[in-house]
Amino acid sequence: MTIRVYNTLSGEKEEFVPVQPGKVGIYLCGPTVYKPSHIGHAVGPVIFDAIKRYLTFRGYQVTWVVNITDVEDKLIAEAAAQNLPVFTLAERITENYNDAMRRLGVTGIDHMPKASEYIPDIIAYVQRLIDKGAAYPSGGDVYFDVTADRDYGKLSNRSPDEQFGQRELQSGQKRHPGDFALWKESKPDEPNEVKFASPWGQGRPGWHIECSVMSMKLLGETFDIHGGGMDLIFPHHENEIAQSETATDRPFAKYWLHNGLTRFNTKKIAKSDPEMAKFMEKMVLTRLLDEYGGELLRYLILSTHYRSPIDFSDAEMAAKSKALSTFHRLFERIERVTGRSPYADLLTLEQAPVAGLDAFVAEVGGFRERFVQVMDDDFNTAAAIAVLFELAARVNRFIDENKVESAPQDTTRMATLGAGRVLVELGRLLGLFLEPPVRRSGGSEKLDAVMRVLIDIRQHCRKNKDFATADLIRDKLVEEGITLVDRPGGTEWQMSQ
RNA sequence: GGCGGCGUAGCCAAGUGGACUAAGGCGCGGGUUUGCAAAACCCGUAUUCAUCGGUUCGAAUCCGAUCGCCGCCUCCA
Repeated sequence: MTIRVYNTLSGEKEEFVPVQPGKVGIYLCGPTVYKPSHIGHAVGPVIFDAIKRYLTFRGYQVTWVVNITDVEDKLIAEAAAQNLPVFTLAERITENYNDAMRRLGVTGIDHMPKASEYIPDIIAYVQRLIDKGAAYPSGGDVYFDVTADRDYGKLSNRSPDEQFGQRELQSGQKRHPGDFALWKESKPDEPNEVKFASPWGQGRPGWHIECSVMSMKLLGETFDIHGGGMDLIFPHHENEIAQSETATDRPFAKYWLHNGLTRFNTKKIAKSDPEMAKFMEKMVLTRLLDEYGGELLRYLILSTHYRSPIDFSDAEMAAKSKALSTFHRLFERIERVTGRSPYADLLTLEQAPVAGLDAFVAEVGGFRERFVQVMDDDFNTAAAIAVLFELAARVNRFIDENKVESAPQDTTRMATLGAGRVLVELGRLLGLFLEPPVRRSGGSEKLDAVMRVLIDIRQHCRKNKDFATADLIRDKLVEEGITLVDRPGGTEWQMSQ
């Protein structure tokens, strides 16, 4: 079985063959840290975190890099507006981003290089392009000459002459309208901290160059997967390819994976869009994490194929929340009937003492195979999640059919736990089910005690067939946001959502 | 204008030439269970994949045209 991925470069699904057998290098374009991250910034990291988890499961040794662009026009402008040193603002926003990543369960990032820490490498790289005749200093800037790259435009299907031929030369500094800055001369009003000495005078890197330099440094001149949002295909990724392949005379990234953009009211979420600006506050990632939690946002992102856009709305989140809780309820149920948590227990279904249940064990194995099959096909997390739902329903049915709740036998109990464990393990390949959801119980001992009293009284009523009073207690508690659930073993309560 | 993507049930969303008489979720209807609920389970919910035409033994899947939506071509995950 081989893994297939859709490659933007070829426009087709291709068999995934890493540059070095057994190893995979992934570079994902991270944020420019000038404003708090919004929901769209979560998409790439979540998807690639799942991809890394999955590739690791498939036996690859994966190195994943996400860059932080911390020297850039907008950041400088924003720092000035806030009257802050550039790197103070950059650090704050980076911390905001990292905090969001943690809460989303994005734990697989191996390196987060910052542009500001690679200035000498960037300068050397620019010099290398000048030496090759593919770049030229002009004023205090240095530009890449797009005509030096024969196949410029191969990623986004545009040729310099067709695309830029008509356009006015905006800057008299450029020879060709499509040329782009590798190095930008410092402007007088910019703070000293972003003025770097170079052979071309004081300046700072252009936008695309840092990704070429840092990816090469950390992953090699040719690496496996380069990712980012679809809006980066042109010009950013196109220019990365141009400068990298011109510098090294070798292929840059082998596979280009681009995720769909997150939308709100069918429009792309973008910080610079004035129309979207009024919703921006709502789209701030940390705020959404407070409201919905990391697992649910992650679930939202993975419940769609990564190349499709996601329309964000509260109504959709409510539906997703209901769906996701199916799993949580099953895990609780498993813990209730087996006394062991599928989150923590390491018992595998194969190891479980489940004599006589071979058919069930085989069926669960079938779900696992289907999961792998759909993930192998361009990381189809949406289809993989569908398999998880089917498995969950199967486990619930197993519990029902075998009366595991009321008349448990050792074998059926162990099979329930083992199957639940399979579900947890598959979910974790997507980064779901990492830990139990926070139980919404009151937490205070006093409340626990009062609830026990109420439940006892209600139990008494029920025994005496005084259902009117029993229901009254239950209804009144609902008004207070507390739900009672009667089970064979007794009544449980929890704070409702 | 150029490049790219999309249009599948009330909604979200897989599937991109034959096992599709189209996954999965939300919602809705019916049933089992329950004192009643909740949860769980079972059944039903698109003869049809924007529209029209073509290729093929066979198309949601390929080709062409039309309509609609979105993204990129300036910064953007």
